[in-house]
Amino acid sequence: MIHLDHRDGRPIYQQILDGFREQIRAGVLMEGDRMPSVRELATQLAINPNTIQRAYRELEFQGWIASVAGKGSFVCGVPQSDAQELLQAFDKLTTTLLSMGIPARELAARIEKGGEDHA
Amino acid sequence: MIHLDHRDGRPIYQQILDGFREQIRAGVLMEGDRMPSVRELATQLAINPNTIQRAYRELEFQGWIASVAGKGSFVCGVPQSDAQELLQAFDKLTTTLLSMGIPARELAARIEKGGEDHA
DNA sequence: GTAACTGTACTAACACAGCTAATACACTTA
DNA sequence: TAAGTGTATTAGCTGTGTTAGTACAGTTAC
Repeated sequence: MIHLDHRDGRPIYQQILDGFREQIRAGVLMEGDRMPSVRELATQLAINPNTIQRAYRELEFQGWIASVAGKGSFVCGVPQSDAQELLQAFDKLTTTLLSMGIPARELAARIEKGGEDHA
Repeated sequence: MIHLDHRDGRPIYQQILDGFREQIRAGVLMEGDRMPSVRELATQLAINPNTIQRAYRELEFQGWIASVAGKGSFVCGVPQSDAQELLQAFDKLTTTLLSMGIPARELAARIEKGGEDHA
């Protein structure tokens, strides 16, 4: 379920975009699942259908979903480029933290701590 | 030296903000160092002084620099809140990557790889 | 074939943020 | 006094985000 926060600085279509990306990454939405229709989600979130469509168009362009006129929009999965970008962000963040003097052991320890559910 | 990229989606004042934060984190700018004056940097970057001032005001509010009328702006260092926020971002990113099935060992290995200069 | 649902496209209009421009004032230093 | 600092204010332009309204084409079930 997508949740909008008007205090969030990000535009609405971006929040929708990020929300679905997170759900697909987490496996809440899986390959083949049907996305809510543009009009249905617009009504539910009390916003304009055009804003939903903009998010969907972007999701399709990036390879997260596939839209078929008359049928609906369907989840494709996590595009290859996404994992690559996240790992790149991880490296950059790691480099910054190390340059600030935070020991590599502490970062490694945090990975174990956060990954208890996935160990 | 701050570098602006007009293809970057971030507004100019944000790029300046981030640029100085990175320089202070990396130790390029150290506590007590003098920041370039509002007008000087504006001329150098060919933008309006107000835009620089906006970035400086924010930097001062967040505790990165201290400004004194008539004298200039001076580096304070990395605020405590910053390291905390970066570690929080690290945890969130780590959780996402683990949820996508990337093994903790691979992330740990990347830390070592990126931290060779700081080991 | 018709109705009801899908996605898609387009135009117009409004609000707000980012940025510029111009000006002014107060403080510090030589 | 002059030249350099930071700071404040107002006005205006521009682009982006969003809404509103309308329209068209494809799919599905009756």
